[in-house]
Amino acid sequence: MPELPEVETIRNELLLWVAGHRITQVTILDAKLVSGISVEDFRRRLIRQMIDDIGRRGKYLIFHLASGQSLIMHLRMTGVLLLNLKKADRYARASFQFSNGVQLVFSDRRRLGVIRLVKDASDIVGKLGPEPLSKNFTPHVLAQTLSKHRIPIKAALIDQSLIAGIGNMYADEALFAAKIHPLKRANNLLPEQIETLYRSIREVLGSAISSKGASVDTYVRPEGELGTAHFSFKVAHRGGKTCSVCGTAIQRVLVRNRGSYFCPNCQPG
DNA sequence: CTTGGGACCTGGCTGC
DNA sequence: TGCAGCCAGGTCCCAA
Repeated sequence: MPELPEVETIRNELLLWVAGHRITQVTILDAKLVSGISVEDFRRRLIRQMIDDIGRRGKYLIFHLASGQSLIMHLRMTGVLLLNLKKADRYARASFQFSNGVQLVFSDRRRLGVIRLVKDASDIVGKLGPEPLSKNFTPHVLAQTLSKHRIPIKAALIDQSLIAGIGNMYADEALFAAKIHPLKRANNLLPEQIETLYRSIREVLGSAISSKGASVDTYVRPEGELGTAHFSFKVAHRGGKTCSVCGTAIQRVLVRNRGSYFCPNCQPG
């Protein structure tokens, strides 16, 4: 599933292909992809627009257009952005052609992804919490945030309004690295646990970006290559396996209806 | 207000 | 082997 490291990787790699080029063709194969606007309006507003830059906020990918508008994509569970496909993609929902000949396909097996074209990106991303890798995100900010919520710490980590970009798998990885049980109440963490969790979040996300994301499920990079972050996972997607630190069987528990994997020995509850 | 649970969506897996 | 039904988890929406 694309979380912050995967979206950041996509951003970095797409930039080289589309920044500074114009959109010349837009094909929407699934009208549901562009919610709140007709396919015709969407196409008309987008064609001939120049891509100035690509940004990322949380799990949102933001194409900054020279007109000042923003084309915002969210890949949700199974969305992928693919460059210059040689053959038709069974799950293609939209296709963009650029003035330099590049073609970009939005492919999405489960059709949960969305694209929005807005004048002000903050309409969409304004309610997100801080970027966990930014300077704004400090141990103090994390402590302040967690102190206000009695929800399970796992639920707090994946709440995008509290911290942006962390999803199910990196939340599990950060909690394992910090040796914190996923069901521990957010406001009950000790100061040293918050400090450790802060470092764990930054380390887990940073190293996953270095590995170009985790190719579990459908995630591939725009040119079709895989990421390798999942090879270092300690608990995420490791149900039925044993903890690499202590040998205890990895356990699964439901937190907010999300499967959460943890080591009951390293992360005592 | 906070918190928790279901809907959306579909391919892949499980178990009968 | 066939197939019904469950599961995955991103965000939004609604109810307690």
